[in-house]
Amino acid sequence: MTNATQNKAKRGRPALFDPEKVIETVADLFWARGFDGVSVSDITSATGLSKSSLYNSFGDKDSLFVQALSRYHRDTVEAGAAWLAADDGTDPMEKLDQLFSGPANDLYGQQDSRGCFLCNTSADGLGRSPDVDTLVGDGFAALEAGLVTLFGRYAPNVSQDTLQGAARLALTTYVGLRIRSRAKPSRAELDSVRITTVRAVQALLTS
Amino acid sequence: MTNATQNKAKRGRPALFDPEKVIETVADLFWARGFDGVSVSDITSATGLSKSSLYNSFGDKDSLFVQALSRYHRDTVEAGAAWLAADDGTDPMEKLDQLFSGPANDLYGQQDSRGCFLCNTSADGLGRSPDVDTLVGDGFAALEAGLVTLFGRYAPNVSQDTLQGAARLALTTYVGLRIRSRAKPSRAELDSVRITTVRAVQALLTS
DNA sequence: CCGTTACTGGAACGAGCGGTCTAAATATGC
DNA sequence: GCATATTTAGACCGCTCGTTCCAGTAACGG
Repeated sequence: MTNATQNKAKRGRPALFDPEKVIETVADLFWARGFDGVSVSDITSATGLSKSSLYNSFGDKDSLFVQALSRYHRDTVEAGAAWLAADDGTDPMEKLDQLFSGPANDLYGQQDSRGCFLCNTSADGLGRSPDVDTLVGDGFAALEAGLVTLFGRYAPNVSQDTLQGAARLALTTYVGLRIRSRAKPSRAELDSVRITTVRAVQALLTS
Repeated sequence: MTNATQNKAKRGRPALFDPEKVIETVADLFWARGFDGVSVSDITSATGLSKSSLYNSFGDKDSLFVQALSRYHRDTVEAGAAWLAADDGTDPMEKLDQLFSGPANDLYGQQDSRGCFLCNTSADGLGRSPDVDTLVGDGFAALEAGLVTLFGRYAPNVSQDTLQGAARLALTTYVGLRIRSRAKPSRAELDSVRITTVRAVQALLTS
């Protein structure tokens, strides 16, 4: 925060750690277990830093969480929104299908039970810091915009209101699917929601 | 748990409290703030019981949570599922619309920020006790069944698979809406999702 | 009225929490 | 090589947590 990012010649002892790596590790922890599920001791264990170094360079636990979520926002959410909006030749509904394959892939593929950091934070991380609330709001706004662009390509002659409605439905359903996934539902159930959502969006955009 | 529920003549000093009232109060706390957001001291303050009485009659915090969620399951979830399934003359899509009005009403009407206890627990209460996981699973199953019945009345000639798919979509979207509501979205956004969901379900059932 | 039984209040416990602080270690600029 | 600036390790703080325990008290059956 203070001088960890600036590359000017420092007079004192240089830090032994890579701030980027630290935040990455911290983000993984918060992502997987949430704010309350991670103690400062967990963080020092995972990063190898001592408490004093941690507090010196990154501030308190709240600040650490904000930095972790910021990283996720930059590297994952905005990238995801850009991927949705990008006109790369993929069929829009195919792309939507891929988005909704995420939860099932995480659960039955790579065994990644972290879910979506943004959804997780929306579920149990709001109201603690204004920065977090803002990041969550911005994240969903970015994804909604990405979906609107995606849907606009699928249905160019449809009103902006309809596009936005479909985008909000898809996004809300996606959040629901991520949360429901915590109960480890059957693959059939996840697939069912994925397929039905795509069908529903198609129907909404071709009315 | 032990003797709090049986009405047989007890030999010793009778309890000064009403177990039903206690669980109701406890459920309100957990409902509003989640398992980790409520301390045992919060519970003793809200109920007036001392710690010893609490542990004596209701067991530990986990057990207390299970009892609270059981109460909710019995009094709210199953009642809601029955309401969905009941053929009381209301138009099925109107009923679906009413279901999806809940979040907006809570947020902009009665200022009830507790949300849905079942959704909340699904978001941040799973994996702690098998009983809780079971209750959550049963709750969603009951709601899904209620929606299937509701949709079956709207579209009698549609396959069971289609009904179930629509029910799962609606349920998943409902969960998502409840979670998204924690970020206090605009009424317009909530209304948008509500209207679009009803439209999407209608489209799915009349294909 | 007495013995039994159960409930009650509150002190106490150990563990873990987030956060602070001091003293030692270490690399720099001059 | 010396003064300076910064990081480091880990002891330490006060607090809150869930839980246990015990002495005191109150109401029943006989």
